[in-house]
Amino acid sequence: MNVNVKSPGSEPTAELATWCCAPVDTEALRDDQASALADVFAALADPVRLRIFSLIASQGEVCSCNLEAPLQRSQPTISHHTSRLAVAGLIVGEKRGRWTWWRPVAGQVDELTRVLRVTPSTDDVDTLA
Amino acid sequence: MNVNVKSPGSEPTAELATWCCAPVDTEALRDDQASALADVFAALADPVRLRIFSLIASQGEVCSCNLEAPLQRSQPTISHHTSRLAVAGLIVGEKRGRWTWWRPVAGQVDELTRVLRVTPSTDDVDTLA
DNA sequence: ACTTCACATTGACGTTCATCGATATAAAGG
DNA sequence: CCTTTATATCGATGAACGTCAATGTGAAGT
Repeated sequence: MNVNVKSPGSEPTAELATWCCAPVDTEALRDDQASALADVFAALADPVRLRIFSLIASQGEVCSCNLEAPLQRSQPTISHHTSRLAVAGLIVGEKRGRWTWWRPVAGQVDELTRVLRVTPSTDDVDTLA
Repeated sequence: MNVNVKSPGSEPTAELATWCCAPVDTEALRDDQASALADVFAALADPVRLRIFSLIASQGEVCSCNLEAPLQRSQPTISHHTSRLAVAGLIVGEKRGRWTWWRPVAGQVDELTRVLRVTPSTDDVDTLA
């Protein structure tokens, strides 16, 4: 039994996919939906967190110890950022021995892209600059 | 000639789509790419802005004057938020008479969803909780 | 048990941000 | 012109955030 160890950092605040909202171009967001979505976008609204997420997503699984060097941030700062990504439900951590391994949560990102969909309007010519 | 009036608010800072980066699960982001992307996500990381964007996207075109009531924010606050969305390249404004009409920029959102792509890993069972 | 190592938590500091009142700008209508 | 209307800008304020040094915690190794 490899796992089911409690995630380090904090637990995700909500399962966005299970209740949240039509695509933005279909129906206007309610306030509570917008707040929940904004929390997830806020987790991606930092260059360091974006790079952490991208490192985790591109490698499938990354140890916290391998994040300090490429990002040039202190250990507490890295820990803070991984925690925020975990709370947003974008990554999950698993503690194995002394190390914490992080993996992306594909479903949460899918939900974001689904909600973000915007159908191009028919007259998008001459809109440039 | 309906238009080509200069956008109100400020101009978008960059054409993300023309230069930015592979999907996050393909290749790790460089620092400059992460910063540019984080700026766009930051524009969506606020409930009021998300609702504004969703109203604009769902109706195709919205006047600033029709945003204050549903969002229950002051006129300067609405102006501030539409400006931030415009700088992020998510909406464009067109001034017609005394009114400013806002429309979504589909390409910018497409770019976000493209970059955000995360291929589900093969072993995502038992990951829940 | 003691030490070491990986990571989380705390506390502090400077910066950015959301918000609004007041004011400026600019277009219509008289 | 003068007033009205829609929106942008300015200035201020309180809250949230990114960062790191210091410290806490808990698992290995000896």
